Parts: sequence; C-alpha cells; structure tokens
Amino acid sequence: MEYNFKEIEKKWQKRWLEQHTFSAKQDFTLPKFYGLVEFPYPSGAGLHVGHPRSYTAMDIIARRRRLQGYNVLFPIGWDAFGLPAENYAMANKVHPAPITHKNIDRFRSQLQMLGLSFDWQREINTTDPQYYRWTQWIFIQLFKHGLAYKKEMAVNFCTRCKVVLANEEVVNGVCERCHGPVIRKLQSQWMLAITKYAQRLIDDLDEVDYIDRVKTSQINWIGRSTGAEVRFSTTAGDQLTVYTTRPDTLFGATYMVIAPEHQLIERWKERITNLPKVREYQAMAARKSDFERTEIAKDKTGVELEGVRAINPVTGAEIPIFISDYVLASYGTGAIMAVPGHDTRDYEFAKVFGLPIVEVVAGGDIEKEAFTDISTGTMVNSGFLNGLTVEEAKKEIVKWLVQNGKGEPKVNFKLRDWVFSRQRYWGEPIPMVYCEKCGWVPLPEDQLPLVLPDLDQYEQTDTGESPLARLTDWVNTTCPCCGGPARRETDTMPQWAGSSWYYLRYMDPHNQQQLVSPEAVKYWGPVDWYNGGMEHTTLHLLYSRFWHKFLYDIGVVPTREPYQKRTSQGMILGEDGEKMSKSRGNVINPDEIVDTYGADTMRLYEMFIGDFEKTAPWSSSSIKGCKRFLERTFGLMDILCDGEDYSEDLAMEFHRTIKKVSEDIDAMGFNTAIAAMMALINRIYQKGSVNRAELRTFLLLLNPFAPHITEEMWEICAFGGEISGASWPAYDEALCRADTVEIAVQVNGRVRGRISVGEDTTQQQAIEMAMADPKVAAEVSGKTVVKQIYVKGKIVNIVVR
RNA sequence: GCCGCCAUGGCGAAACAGGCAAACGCAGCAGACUUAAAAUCUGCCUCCCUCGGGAUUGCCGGUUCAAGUCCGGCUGGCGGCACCA
Repeated sequence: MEYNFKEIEKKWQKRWLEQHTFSAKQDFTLPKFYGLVEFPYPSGAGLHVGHPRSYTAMDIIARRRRLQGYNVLFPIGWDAFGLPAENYAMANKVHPAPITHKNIDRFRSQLQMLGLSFDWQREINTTDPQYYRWTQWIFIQLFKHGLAYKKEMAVNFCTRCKVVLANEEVVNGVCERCHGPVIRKLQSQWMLAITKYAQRLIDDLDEVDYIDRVKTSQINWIGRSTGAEVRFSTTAGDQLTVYTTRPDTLFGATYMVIAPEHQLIERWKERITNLPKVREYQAMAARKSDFERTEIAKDKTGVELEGVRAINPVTGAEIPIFISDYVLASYGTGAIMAVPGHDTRDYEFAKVFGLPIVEVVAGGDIEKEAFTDISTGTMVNSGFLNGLTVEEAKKEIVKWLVQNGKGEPKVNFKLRDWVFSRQRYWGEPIPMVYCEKCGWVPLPEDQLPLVLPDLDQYEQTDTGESPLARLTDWVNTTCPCCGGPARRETDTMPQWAGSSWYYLRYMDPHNQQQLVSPEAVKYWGPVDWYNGGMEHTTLHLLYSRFWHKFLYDIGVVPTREPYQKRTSQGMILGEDGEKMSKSRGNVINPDEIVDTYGADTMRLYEMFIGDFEKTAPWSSSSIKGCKRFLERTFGLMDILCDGEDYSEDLAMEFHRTIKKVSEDIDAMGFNTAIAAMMALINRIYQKGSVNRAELRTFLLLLNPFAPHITEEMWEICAFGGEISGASWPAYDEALCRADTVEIAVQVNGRVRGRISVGEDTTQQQAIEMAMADPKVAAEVSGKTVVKQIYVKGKIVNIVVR
C-alpha cells in the first residue's frame, strides 16, 4: 500500500470539520485544559512558516491532553484591525473590510490544511462588532474607574504615517512600521493608566509559570527603581523637586538640570535674564526627533537659566540651573540634581560647561571619570555622612530629608501610561462623546457596539485628525447625559486593544449579554498554557495582564493573572541563516511544503528542526528525513502480525518510548520525542515485524505530531473508533529498566573496559568484575589503588598512583 | 554602556541531577537490488596515528576520582533595554 498523503490529509481534515471532532465540550465537570496560541494578524502575505511552529507545538500538547481525557479548549481567531489593511485601503480606495475577510479566508484554509485541531466553532474576529462591542465596554469601565483619561501631551508623531505612535512603537527613534522619522508633537490623547498597576505587574509574576527570559524582560521594561524625591529651594522663592536614586551624593550636587519642557521655566520667565537663548534651545529640542536626541548623546548640550539659582539643602550653596535634553520630561519629576563626581552623564555635562566636580564617595579617581560603584566607596566631603558606606548614607540622608521636610523616599517606574488613541480609521471607535457642559461622557452601554461607519477616504485630515472626523453627521450627536449638542470622539483604539482580552472571549464566544459568563470563565480560566513569540513579551503580554487585573478588580474575572504558563518558540530562519524576508528572497511558503511533502511531514519537520525555544534555519533536505520516517511508519502495516501484548524483545523499548514521548511533550522537547520514535521504528524494522499492540501504541504516540497518517492507519487496522477518541498509552516505570546494564570501567578517568551489572550489584562485586578485565588489571598492576568508585548503573572508576 | 541567553562533527542537533561526548536526522562514501538511474535496504561516517593508542564540546585557568555540564577570567554571536537620574 502506498502512502498517499494528499488523499489521506484531505479526507481527515474534511471529517474533523464536519464532525467538530475537536470542539470543546460544554461539560464543566470534566478536568479542563486551555491551550492558547497568539491569534494571527491576517496579512496579505498569507501564513508564514513561523506560525505553524507555535501552532503545531500547542496542537501536539492539546491533542495529547485530549487523549489523556481532558476537556480541551484550543481556539483560534483573527487580530484583524491594523495598519496594513488600512494602508492597502488608502492606496486602492477600497474599504479595508473586504480585503481583511479575503485574507482571513486564506489564513483559515491554510491553518485547516495543516490539520491543527482548533475549535472552529469558537472562531473570533476583533473587527466583528459583536466582538469589539466588548472591547468598547472594557474601555468604558476603564474610564469609569479613572483609568482612561484624556491628556494634552507630547506624543511621538510619525511624519510619514502621519500617526501618533505609542512609545513602544518607536524603535531606535524611528517608526516601527515605516522607519520614518518620529518627532514630538503636542496632541490630546486618550491614555490608559497602566502605571497604576506597575507594582502588581511585577509582584504577580511570582504566581505564574513564565520562562525566565519573559519574566526578566517584563521586569526590565517596567523598570522599577528606588530612590528619593528631594526639594531644592530656589532664589525665585519656590521649590524645584528632583528624583534621584543616589540621595547619598546630595553633598556633591553642584548644579541642577531640568528638561526643556519643564513647567517651571514658564513660571520663571520674568526672572530669566537670557530668555531668548532659553527659548531657542527649547525650540531646537522640540524639533529634534527622538532619534536625533539619542544619536548625539555623547555631546551634551544645554543652556543655563540665568537669574534663578537653586540652594543645595545640605550645603546651603547656591548652584546654577540648566536646561538640557539629556533630562527627560517624562521620567521622575523632569528634573535632576547633578552630581558630576558620581554620575557619568553629569560628569560629561560638567566637563563641557566647566562646572565644579566634587568627590563625595572616595574609592575612584574623579580626575579621570565619574565614580559610580556603590558597593565599595566611603562617604567623604559630606558632613554628617562622612565615613559611611553608600548604603548606610542612603538611609541616613533619607531620614534627614524627611525630618527636615526636604524630601521623602520614592519609587519610580520606566513604564509610561499607555497612549491609547490612534488617528486612524481601521480600529475600534472609542465610545466617548464630548459635551461642552458635561465634558467627556461614555456612550450608554446599551448603545454598544458603536459601529465603525463606512468611509470612502481613509487619509487623516490635514490637521492630523482621524479620517472619521470628516463624517460630520456621525460626529455631531447629542450628549447622553444632558441631551445637548455634543461631538463624538473620532480617534480609534490601537491594535493592542482587541488582543488584550481575546482569550476571555474564546471561553464564551457567542454570549450576547456578557463579555464572558462567570461560569465559563470560572471553569476555563486562567489559560493553562500560552505559547507565543518573544516579540510580544513587553507589549501584548503586559497590556493583557493589565486589562485582566483591571477586570479582576471589577469582578469580571476570578483570577489575578490571565495566563498560568507562558512559553516562547524560536524563529525559523531562511536556508541562508538569515531572517526570512521578501527582499532577501529566502521565504519558504508553507503551501508549497504541504503540497510537496504533506501536512504531517511539515508538522513533524518543524518540530524536529531543533530546540523549540531556539532559532533554527530551514533546510529543504532535512525535511526529507521526516517524510521517510512517515513512509516507514505507513510501511509498518506490511509487517504487521497478530499479538495483543508487546513482544518480549520490544516491551522495554515501548515502555521507555512512551515515557520519553510523554515527558518530552510536556517539556516541549519535541525534537527528542520524535528522535525516540525514530529509534523505536528502527528497532522494529531490525526485528522485522510489529504486532497489533505495538502498532497501536506507536500510532498513539505519533498521533499528536502526525494526526492524519495515524488516523488513517488506525482506521485501516480497525483498532476501533477514531484515534482521536482513544486514550494515551500508559507505561510501567519498572519495565523501562533493563535487568542488567553495561557500564564503563575507568582507570584514572580513562575507559579501559566494560562490565555488565544488575540492580543489586554491590560496589565490591563491580570492582571484582572490573579487575577481571585483563586491560584493567594491566593498568592497575604495580600501582597503588588510591580510591575505588562505583556509581550504581553508571560507572566504575579506579584511581591508582 | 547595562541586563539576559548562547557557543558540541561537513550540517540541524542529543547528552536525565557532574558519570562511556556526538542519540536522532541531513549530507557524503561503500555495497545490495536494477540493463541503468531514482527509490529502497545494509554498512561506514569528529580528528590524528607508528594500529597499542592519543586528542577533542569557542579560548585560558580552577574545583572534582570524574567537567559539554559547576566556579573565575576572556573571545565571538543573538536578544532586550538604552541619557530612566
């Protein structure tokens, strides 16, 4: 019989779809498993070979869990709002919806062609009004709880896309998508107060099982630092507050720097004697893109605010105040005390402007560079702090600041509030109305969804407003609060909105009354295992944890965390070892692979390619090995014989392989699980026959990896029902071990012979057997035995001198 | 610059918790089958060698009876953050 993968795969894919074989059961008394993969953005390019790496891995886990008797939820959907469809719409003067639907249809058929056991009855789409109705609902709850607010602020503006970007979308100072220059522009934006959750987003990582690099990245991104706020009096009669992590160096603060945007400048403008120069510097800083601002980081620039000086609270000295763009308005208080002796940036600035550098921590050489080591220094030139270590000095100075009303301890985070507005069409409309009398008013919840109206022009307006602003009939409305005239918000939500809660909707996707029913979320939540790309660690993963925590606070979900476990797959590179890209011409098309080798081979190969967490280059020849393995698997039916129990000479191999494959799937060691099955089939062919019990087990082990061929063989062999309804095979730990095992005998760490030992061989017996070996005896003779080591079942080592 | 990860045959990679380095696969070589090729099957496949052995997991050192694995120092690569006070 020939292995006709095309027919076999078509047949089973059709049957699975028709019979809803993999739909989650509504029985909430069964043990559950919720496996999740990141839903794709349905791009015009179609599926990438990277998608199946993540999807097949979770499919294998989901299929095994079903065989283990779990009620499995393994859903898929479409993160379908986003810029590419909108850009396409703009260029071709068509609505983004039809193109999006076309792309979704293509993606769906591509995923089905891979035999992924998704629950297609729970498919969701973020652009469906029945879905984004709840995205809007969550926004309104955030607003009602003071976590969504409008703020006039300097935002990142991409001059090419003409769109405001979140900090996270600016990469190396340029637009993440188009790489265009990004400048700072003042605009009124909806903001989400994620910073209020910063500490919890760090703390609760303790209760989830995320791979370490994900945890570390999140913690670094949130960027917690501890220090103090210190208030400096000024000669203008007011106060200048700074944030510092080194309050211990206060005696060494010889000048101050405030951000060019700092508000005190406006208050001091009458006193500043060189205001034109200050204005010029402010204008220059505003014009600069973030990229330029960081590019010239080495050359410190700035202007002294002449006419106002600050007073160092401990030394009483009057010190100058500068503005410089090396101080960021958005972090801390937007102002610093500069301690050039012990901060590299302050040191550079002081050198440029000829400012005094005072050593307050001894241990370095401040003639050469700033001394920033906090673990070895001793305080000097610091009055009551002299002689203390840095750590002691920090405690003492904070105590002093509090006692004298000059400051207090303070924790800061790098994490910023989330800029949530986009001046774009293809996103969820923000369900808010502005009334002169009542201010910002949310749409009543019974009026949701606020459906995205149709448009025929998708460019932003000349003033940079959302294209929706053109629809005056839609914009002009009545205030839900007072009934007076009001205007709708025309900005839409960012792409991250729909993906921040989609895992909840899968639990109850057709609920018309609620985002998710309490019963469904109690049963299915939290997601047991979420696999996805490292690139989503700091944005998507953090955003959705934030929304989940908020939903927890308002009683919608019963758990503090959305995802119990998070893992991440490595990237698949092109055959040349470079990242796949159209321009490099090294893109592998999954359709072609499936056409040539079949879905089972493709799945198997992507799992066999290497360590799941590491990047790996594609290899057109290696995939053939996986195809051969499946052909040999199909060929097992030619050497099939009767027998309802493992044959004696293969029993141990079977028990061992079941154990190995079971454990490896749970540890995502897919490559070694496949290797174990390959080794087993080699043994079977060596023996020359396989009995029914053996083939049955072999098919079950292989089923999660290669579902089509195993279903077909199961049916041909009439093992009963369908393999997807069978049970995962059990193994006996005792039968995994051989009665005797051959181990190496070393003399001084070098292998000189080998002996066969059993479970109860003693050290003395092992040494005796070892010494019986002529080579070992020869190495030992005439020398003094210093030590004899026998590690049970592992090794004998005789140390001689 | 800071933080994290990684380095093993010609290639992708294995190696449980410190115990025979290179499982499994690709490529290659030899043989069988074939008129021939493909496919398939069998065997070989880290390097050196005086055929007894010796060397070998990026480099240098350490701990240990024993190190790919643990510790210290370097080199190279990948990822993240990046004037965050």
